[in-house]
Amino acid sequence: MARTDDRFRSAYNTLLDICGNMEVGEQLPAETVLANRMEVSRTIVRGALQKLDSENLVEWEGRRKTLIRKPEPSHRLTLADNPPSTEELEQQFLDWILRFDIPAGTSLNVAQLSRQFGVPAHSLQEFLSGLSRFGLVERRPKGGWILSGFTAGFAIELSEFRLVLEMNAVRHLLALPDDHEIWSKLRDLKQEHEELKTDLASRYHDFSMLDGKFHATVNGIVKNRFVVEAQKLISLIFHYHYMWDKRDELERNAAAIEEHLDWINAMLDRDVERSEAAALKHLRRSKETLLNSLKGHQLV
Amino acid sequence: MARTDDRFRSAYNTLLDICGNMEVGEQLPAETVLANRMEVSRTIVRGALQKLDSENLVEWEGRRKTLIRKPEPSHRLTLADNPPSTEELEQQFLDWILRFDIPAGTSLNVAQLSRQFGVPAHSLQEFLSGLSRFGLVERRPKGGWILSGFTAGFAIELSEFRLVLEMNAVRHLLALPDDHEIWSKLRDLKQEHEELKTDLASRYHDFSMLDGKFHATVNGIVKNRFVVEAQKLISLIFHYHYMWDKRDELERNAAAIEEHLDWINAMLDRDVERSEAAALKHLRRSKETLLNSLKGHQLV
DNA sequence: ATTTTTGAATTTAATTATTAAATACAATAT
DNA sequence: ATATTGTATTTAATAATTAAATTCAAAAAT
Repeated sequence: MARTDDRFRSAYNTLLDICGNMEVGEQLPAETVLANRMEVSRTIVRGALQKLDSENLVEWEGRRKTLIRKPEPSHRLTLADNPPSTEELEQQFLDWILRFDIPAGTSLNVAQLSRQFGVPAHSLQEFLSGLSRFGLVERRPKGGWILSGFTAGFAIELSEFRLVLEMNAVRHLLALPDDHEIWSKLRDLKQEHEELKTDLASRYHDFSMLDGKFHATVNGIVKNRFVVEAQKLISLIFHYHYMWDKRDELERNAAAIEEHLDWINAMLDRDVERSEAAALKHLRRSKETLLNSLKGHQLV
Repeated sequence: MARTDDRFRSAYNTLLDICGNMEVGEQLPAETVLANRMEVSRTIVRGALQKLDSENLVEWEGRRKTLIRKPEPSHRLTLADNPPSTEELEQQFLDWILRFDIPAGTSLNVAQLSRQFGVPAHSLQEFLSGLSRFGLVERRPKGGWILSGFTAGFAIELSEFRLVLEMNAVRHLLALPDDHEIWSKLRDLKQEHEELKTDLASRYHDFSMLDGKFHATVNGIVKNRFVVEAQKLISLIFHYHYMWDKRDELERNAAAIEEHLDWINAMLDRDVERSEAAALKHLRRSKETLLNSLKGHQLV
């Protein structure tokens, strides 16, 4: 089979449901009506009707589609569970790179990875092609792909890019009016940081999540598809890095919480200079942490 | 044929060249040596040797590969001209969108476009997948692609992203030491702008090129793969826009030259505040121009 | 007569199958 | 002992195939 008939199978099942809600002897609506309701092409509707006819559930002739008997559970077709989405693939891929310390320069085997991740090879192909825009992977002249990213250079440039975008977000944020929802959000975040700080010893693992939430809130101010897209990659990599680098986690997180609090307080005070300085300090240290982690993992 | 044998054909031709530089009766080097020299696998080398043998140019038996006679031009294999690169595809695609005023929401036909652009369908697929990262195209749930970009929203967000990146470049530029090559480059650019200004009436078409050069010079200061990648898209779109929007071209370019000159002079004076103001002014007007052009083309 | 619906054909796109090319490994010659 | 070749296996690019969408004309219903 060249292409899966998942679409047909799920449409057939919904059609069974529609029949289930009708009385025997009733007429099914027109093909176009069914197609619209099921969000599927008429080709599929006709295919499903044909099957209903041959299963003696419906008598189909021209525009007469009479329900002969009610469908039973046994009539349903089984569906193959759909392959993971691009986001899931992205996560799996980064997870794999970090979990096994895949070094830069490793050549990627599309066939093997597609088996490993449970996706069709061409999906992975497209995914890699997308990543190549960010320089994380590269196409080799002879064909195939190599993992070129996750070097120190990559981390430095990613961090600097992050710095540019986030400083811009800070400037935008401080220009917002007093009645904007951001201020209450920031106050909530301040509270959460302080709570985590008091029992950090037992809950220090929770910082990764809070860190993500804080940066997302600040960056969320900038409504720009390019910025949003870039931040997706940035947060993905920084988040995964947090997940995998367990050295000095308590100390690192304690320091980061202080930096966040300084930054939040400065913003709540509407102090531009102090906010920028605090942001700069945190982002620069964050970069150093990422770099050190890469060194520790021999990914340099 | 599943896969083209372009690689084999070009390798065979290079092998003919190698034979041409040898004397009749001489021995060809080992397969591995040839493979390395031709940057190709041994499989191809062996295939080519087999063909040379069956053409009675070389007598091949085991590790004896004796040149029997010199190859002639007629022995060469014809090469299919290789498909356009990703960059060329990118240009063609944008060209097509702007030339025919393709409106946002148009569904893109991969099969037809791949014929039109002379690339394999899966190359185009990958290309679109890459563009989808920038939100210029989107994948439809039913399959296929739609052109979602080139709306006013896209132009606004692209311009604002450009502003963030370019202002950052300006700040970096002004921090460079006096002996950096950027200063002489800027002086050259100033000269070029002034020359173009004096006979603008006859040469105003040349501004598009100079504009590209100027922005590339400023942005070139930031050595960051993410910034570089983003700027590729930005300059592509702004450049194409210049090419296609011919309304008030002379006036627009005259104004832009003045803005550039103010900006260049401020930078040459190492005046941070004046440089940022000049940059901001130019970039904001540039955004308005792009927006107006889109309105004129009914792409909103 | 006009609109709606269907039948059939065409076009498009997702996936498999096939082939070219690369790689790995054992066998042989130097 | 080393270099080179012969053969088998693996991988990736492309063609072929099939599911599904779309189009258009004919038929039925209003």
